Amino acid sequence: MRLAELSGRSGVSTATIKYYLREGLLQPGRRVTATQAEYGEEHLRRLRLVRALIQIGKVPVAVAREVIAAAEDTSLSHHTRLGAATRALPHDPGTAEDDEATGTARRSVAALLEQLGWHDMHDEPSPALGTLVASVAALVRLGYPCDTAHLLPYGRLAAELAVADLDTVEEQPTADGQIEAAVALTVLYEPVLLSLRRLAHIQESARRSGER
Amino acid sequence: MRLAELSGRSGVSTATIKYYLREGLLQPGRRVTATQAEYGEEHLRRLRLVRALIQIGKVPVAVAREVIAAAEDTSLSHHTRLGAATRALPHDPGTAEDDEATGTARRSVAALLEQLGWHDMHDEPSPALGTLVASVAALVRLGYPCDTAHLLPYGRLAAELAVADLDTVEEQPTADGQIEAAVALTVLYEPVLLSLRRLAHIQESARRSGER
DNA sequence: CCTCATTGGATAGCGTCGCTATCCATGCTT
DNA sequence: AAGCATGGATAGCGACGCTATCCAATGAGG
Repeated sequence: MRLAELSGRSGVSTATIKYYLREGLLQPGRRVTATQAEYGEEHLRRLRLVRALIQIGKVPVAVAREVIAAAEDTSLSHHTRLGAATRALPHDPGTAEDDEATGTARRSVAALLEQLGWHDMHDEPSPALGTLVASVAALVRLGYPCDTAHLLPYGRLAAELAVADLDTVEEQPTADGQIEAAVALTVLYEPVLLSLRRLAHIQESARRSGER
Repeated sequence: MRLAELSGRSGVSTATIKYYLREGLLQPGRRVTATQAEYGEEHLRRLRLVRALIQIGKVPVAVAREVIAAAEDTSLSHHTRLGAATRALPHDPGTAEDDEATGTARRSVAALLEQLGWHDMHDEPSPALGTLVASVAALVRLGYPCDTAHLLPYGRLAAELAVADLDTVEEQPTADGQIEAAVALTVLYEPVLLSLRRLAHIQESARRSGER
C-alpha cells in the first residue's frame, strides 16, 4: 500500500499523513526504492487510532506521540506499560495556583481517596490527581459545594466504570492489543461519558419539570 | 471597584479583563465619568465563573459568550433557560462523516436511548447526541466493542450522576443561582469525573495486577 | 491650580497548534 | 520516451487566546 491508498482508506489527506510521519505518530513505511515506501495494514490501523485520539479525544499531537511511544516500549512489564501509556495522556495541570481554595480542595480530595480506599496513588502520582484538585479548587472558589460528600458518588461511579472498562480491555487476546485498547478506551469513552451525562441532565431536568 | 482592583481580586490581568469585556463575556462597568467605570461584586463573581469555564472547563471564549447570554435571557421560562444555557455548551460535532461505522453507531445509540427510556430527545435535539454518535462511530471504526450492551452501564451511571447534579443545582435558592449552578456544575464537574475515572483505572488495574 | 500617573478604550501583534500548499528530484508506469 | 505519482522538505495559513502599545480624558497629590 502506498501513501495515496493509505490516505484513501483512512480518509486522511496525504499532506496530513506526511505531517504525522514527520511528528513520529506513524512509523515510516518500508522503503522499497529510494523514493517510494510501502505501508501495511498495521499502518492503517495506527493511523485510524491516531486520528481518533486527535479528533475525537482532542489529544494534542505531541501527547499522542508520547502515548504511542510508551505503548510501544516493550522493555516494560505489561502493567507498567499500561500505566505509562495512560499516564502520558493529557490532563494538563493548568495554572498552578496555590491559594486557600486549593488547600481546601486538596483536603477534600485526600479525604475522598481515603473513603474510597484508594491508597496507592502516592508512588508515581498520576497527573489526573492534579487536574482533580485544580477542578475542585475552581468549584470551591465559586462557592459551590464540592466537599467529600458531594464527590463520593462520583468516585463510586468512577470505580464502577473502571471495572467495566478493564473488563473490556481484558477481552483483547494479545498483550499489545490490551495496551492499545486501554489507550483507546480511556480516551474515546470520555466523550461518550460526557455526552451521556449531558443527555441525562436534559432527561432528568425534563422529568423534574414535568413532575411539578 | 476599578479595573485594577477587579484584576487584583480575581487574579486576571487587566489586559485579559479588557479582552473579556470586548468579547462580551463581562458586562461593562457602571460608567461613573467619561473615562472611568465602576465594577461591583457581581462583576467579580462573573469574572471568576468565566475564568473557570475557560481555564478549567476548556470552553472556547465564543461559546462562553453564548452560554452567558442564554443564562441571562430572562425572557424564557426557567426550564427553557436552563436547557438553552447547557445546550449552548461545547461538544463540537466534529467532522460529519457518514460511513458504515456511523450508521452502526446511530443504531447502537438509538437502542441505548430506548433501553434507558430516554424518549424526548427528538424535539430540540442536543448537540451531545451528535458527539455521542461520532465517538461511538470512532470506536466501531477501530473495531472495539461499543454496542448497546457495553454502553448501557455508562448510560445508567450517567443517569445516576444527573440525579446528584440536579439535586445540587436545586440547593441554590434563587432562579438565577440555579441557572449559573447548572452551567458551572455541568462544565466543572467534567474534569472531576474524568480525573476520577482515570484514577479508578489505575486503582483497578493495580488491584487486578496484584491479584494474580 | 498644576502636574502626573492612572483609567478605559482601541488596535495591532504574538505564540501555539494543527494542518496545508508548494516545490523538487527521483523513478515507476505505459 | 513521456508523463505523472511519490515522498521529502520548507514555508505559510487560519483560528484562538491573549498581550503589548498607544492615546486622550481625568482624578488625586502637592
